Amino acid sequence: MSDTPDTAAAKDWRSTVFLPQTGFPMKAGLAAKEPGILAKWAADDLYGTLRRERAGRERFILHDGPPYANGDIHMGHAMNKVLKDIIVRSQSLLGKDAPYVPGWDCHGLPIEWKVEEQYRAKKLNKDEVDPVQFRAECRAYAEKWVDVQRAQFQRLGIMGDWADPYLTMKYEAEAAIVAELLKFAESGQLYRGAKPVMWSPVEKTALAEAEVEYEDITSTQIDVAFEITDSPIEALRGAYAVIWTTTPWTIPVNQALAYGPDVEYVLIDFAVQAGVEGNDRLDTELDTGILRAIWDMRFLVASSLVSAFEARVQSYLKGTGEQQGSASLTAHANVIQTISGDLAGTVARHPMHALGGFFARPRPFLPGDFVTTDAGTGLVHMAPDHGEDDFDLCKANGLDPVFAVEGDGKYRADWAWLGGQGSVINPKFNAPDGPICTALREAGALLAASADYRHSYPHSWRSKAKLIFRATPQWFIPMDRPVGVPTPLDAENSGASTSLDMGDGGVSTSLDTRAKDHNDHVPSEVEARSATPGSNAATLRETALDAIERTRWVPEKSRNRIHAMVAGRPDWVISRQRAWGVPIALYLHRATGEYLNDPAVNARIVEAFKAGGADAWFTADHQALLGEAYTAADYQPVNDILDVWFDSGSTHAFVIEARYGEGTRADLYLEGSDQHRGWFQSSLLESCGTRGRAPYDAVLTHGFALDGQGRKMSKSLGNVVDPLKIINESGADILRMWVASTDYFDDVRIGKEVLSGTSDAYRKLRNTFRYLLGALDGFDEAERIDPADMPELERYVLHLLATLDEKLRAAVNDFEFTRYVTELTTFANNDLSAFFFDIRKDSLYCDAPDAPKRRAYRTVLDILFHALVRYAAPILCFTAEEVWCTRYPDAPSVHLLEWPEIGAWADPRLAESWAEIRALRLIVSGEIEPKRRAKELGSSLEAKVTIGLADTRDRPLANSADLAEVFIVSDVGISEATQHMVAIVHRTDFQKCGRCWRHLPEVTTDGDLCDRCETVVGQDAAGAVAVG
RNA sequence: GGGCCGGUAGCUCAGGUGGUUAGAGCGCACGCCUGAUAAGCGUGAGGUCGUAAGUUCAACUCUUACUCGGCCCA
Repeated sequence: MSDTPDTAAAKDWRSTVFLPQTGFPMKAGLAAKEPGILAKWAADDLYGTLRRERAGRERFILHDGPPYANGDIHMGHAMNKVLKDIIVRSQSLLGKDAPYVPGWDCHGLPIEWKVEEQYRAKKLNKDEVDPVQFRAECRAYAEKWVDVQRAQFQRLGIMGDWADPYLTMKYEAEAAIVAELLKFAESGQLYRGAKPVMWSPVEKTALAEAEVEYEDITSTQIDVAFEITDSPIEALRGAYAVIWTTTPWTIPVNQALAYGPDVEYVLIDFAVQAGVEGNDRLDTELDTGILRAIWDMRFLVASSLVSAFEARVQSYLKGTGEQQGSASLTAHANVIQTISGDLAGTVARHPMHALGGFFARPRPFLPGDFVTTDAGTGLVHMAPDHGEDDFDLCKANGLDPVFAVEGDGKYRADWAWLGGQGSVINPKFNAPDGPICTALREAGALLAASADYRHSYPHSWRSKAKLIFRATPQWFIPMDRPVGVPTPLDAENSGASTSLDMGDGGVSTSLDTRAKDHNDHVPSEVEARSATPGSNAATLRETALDAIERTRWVPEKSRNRIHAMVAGRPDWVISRQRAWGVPIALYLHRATGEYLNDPAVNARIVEAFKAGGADAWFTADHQALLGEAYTAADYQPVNDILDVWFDSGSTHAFVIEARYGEGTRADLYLEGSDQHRGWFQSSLLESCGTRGRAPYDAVLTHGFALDGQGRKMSKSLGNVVDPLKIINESGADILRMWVASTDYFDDVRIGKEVLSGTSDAYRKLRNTFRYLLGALDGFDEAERIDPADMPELERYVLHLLATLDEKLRAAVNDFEFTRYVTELTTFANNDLSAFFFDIRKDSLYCDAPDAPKRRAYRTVLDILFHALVRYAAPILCFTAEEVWCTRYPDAPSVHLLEWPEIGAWADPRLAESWAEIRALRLIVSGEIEPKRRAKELGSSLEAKVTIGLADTRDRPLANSADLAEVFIVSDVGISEATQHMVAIVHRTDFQKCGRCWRHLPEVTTDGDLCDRCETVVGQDAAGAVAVG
């Protein structure tokens, strides 16, 4: 042949070597490739197919917590959804029926606010718009963002029922939510009370805790004197109690003074000195200024706060003096006496008592545990309308809120002082020269005032406007009221109140089906009590705490967290004075103020909601809903709407129970750690209040995504990592791998360096698949060999695979994908790439296709391929599909497959002996290195190794394998009687086979063929290169 | 300010009940190979285990304080 080289050394045997062949590219190009894979899944209805194929299997329900339908997704969303998807896919891989129904939270203030913004832009007043019209616009707004986020989530590879997600604003959802509310009403777990809540005068609504953020502001701080009119302690009579506040606007609503039972108080007076200007000036001041307020007066303050108080007075006096051209007025506090004894029974009067009425009432001294001497005067003015401590203390002493400040932040028109004025959050209104301070000064009660107090203050997260505490009528779910959740036992007695017939797939309070799906459930002591109305019935708090104990928390520490929160939380405020939400559909009797509790009426309300959504309440024919038994004119429909946390807290009812049957609980809820106070809790309380137990069996919490330095992402820091950008640059699989490889039970970091590390790890794994695909090129079933007939090395690798398989199963059960990915990549890198593949390269390339060793190797490669592609699928959902389709272009999706079947391959004795061989291999490669540096060797195949055994017991080890093959050297000799096991490396004297490059004794001339290659090439008559 | 959680090599993570020179993968440096080739293999250098005290014969592991960061609350 013309192309046959003349000399042996130049002969090219390359074409007779069986090199890996595959079209699977090394470079992934995920960003471009993934959308195509998504399109194929959609076209094949992968999710629907999977549901049909898994129907009837053990079910695993991961119930999706609804993100808010507003704005593009951020890293927190991405991380959360990816984690969910990995879990759903891994459970599905285990063969379970693992449906995933994504959902959205659609009601609530942020959306309402956005729509209002559009109105404001058009100079429209929202209050003049028809509520139904307004709600329709909110609905459209939410729909738009549901569509946007749906596309973004899908792009992440999240598999689920995207065609039929749940939305809290769907009619069926709104009906179910109101039905849940009415269950609380019917079981007496609802009350209307007044309570100071966070109120936004700008948005004119109460806000949930989650809607509040804290910012530093500067407020006016004032010291105000309250004249003591009576006291069991004689010295106090005629003295002035001093209170300090940073909210001057609450003074017009003052009703009492609080003192600390353990605080020591003193009476002081001031020695006033005038400077150069002399006494005539002082006399002038006496009429109108601060001097009149302190001249010859005695003041009551906490002893430890005297000097701080004095400093404020001094400073104020100086400022006032300067204004009036008298710069050197000074006042020094003198302690007259320490007050011993309880201040109880002491009564003061309001500085504005001359206004009469409310202001003329006595202001009692009340003992408050919350009074500290950290700041102020040790005496706290109490406005039950505007503070939680104030409210509680006053309520306990028979002082009720007076509702003087209205929703817009103005005092009500009939208020004797400042009526119709405000707004109370306006700094000018509170300023030292504002109307409040001016009036107090004129009344001789203002001892100090300065607009310089920096502190953290609550603001609305939407409008960024300041909030106030304001007592308003609100609806509550009580935490500590003993209530019986209706059960089959007492259904006969109160049957009417327990049946809310929702029709097919609807929700019912009838609980007798619960045991069907969870017949392993043994009621706890608290559950039993919660099911038994009466004096020993459990409260919602008790039921919830009990449910927490019976739930699996992952990680375990999150049990503490939610337990502490539920144990300490106040009653649940469920009302909002807004428009976009599910109305609290109750009728208040105009005469009694009681809400109507008639199951028949409630059933009609639910029906109306099912037909027309929550809008039905705003357009309702109330007489028709009330029926013949009642007269509409006697009842006032409640116009408040429900807290959105109640909406999302009810999803278990309208998603899980509606789709999988009553009594079904979720196997898993999975959200960020902030949801201990959010969804985990609202769902728990809702379910415990209506069903007496948690809606979930297990809850997994993950941390937050922080930047590369571990700091919170924020626009101002400019360290926000955008998941959509990562997808478009690196691909969703990189993002998914990042999620899986972090310790997501804690906060995680993401940044340039982290992602580059993830990409490296990805590439390494991808190349393992590429090698498998290439090495398995043309693999035929006839080639398969029984493991029993395989060489030790192959059986050892199968053992390793079996071990890996167990570890991965355990990791899936513990939801620990960090471990999962680590095990998987370490196996691929250490055991396969650097060990097994490297050793068997020779056999794969150079053995005859029918050689038993090569067949055994390829059989194991095939087994590895099928296992690894499945293991990778939950994490690298796109790449696994690409790998799978490369080998089986016409096969259905890899995601329809189940967990690989692992044979009884575990062989600890074999593993032990191979662990020793690998240890020896490590020693050998260590010894080769210096020879390389010395240029004695290049390839390890040029090495000849002599092993010195320290112990004859190692002899079987040395004989059990072809060590030259395992070490990838030319020859291994054994010598005895050394102190330690050693390896001595020299350059081999053998010549190099021109085809397999091994140095072997039978090769006489460098470049000739060894016996094995001679045979193989001869067999392969079709080979391109003829033997010379 | 309060409650809870976390701080181990450049990065991501391991390190039962305290006990010899703190591990892995990746990255990095250097080298080998050139028939997995923008790949593969080997060797190596990197850590005062957030800081400081304390308990102990002995602490990354226990206690306290502090610090940094996070979530929640005020």
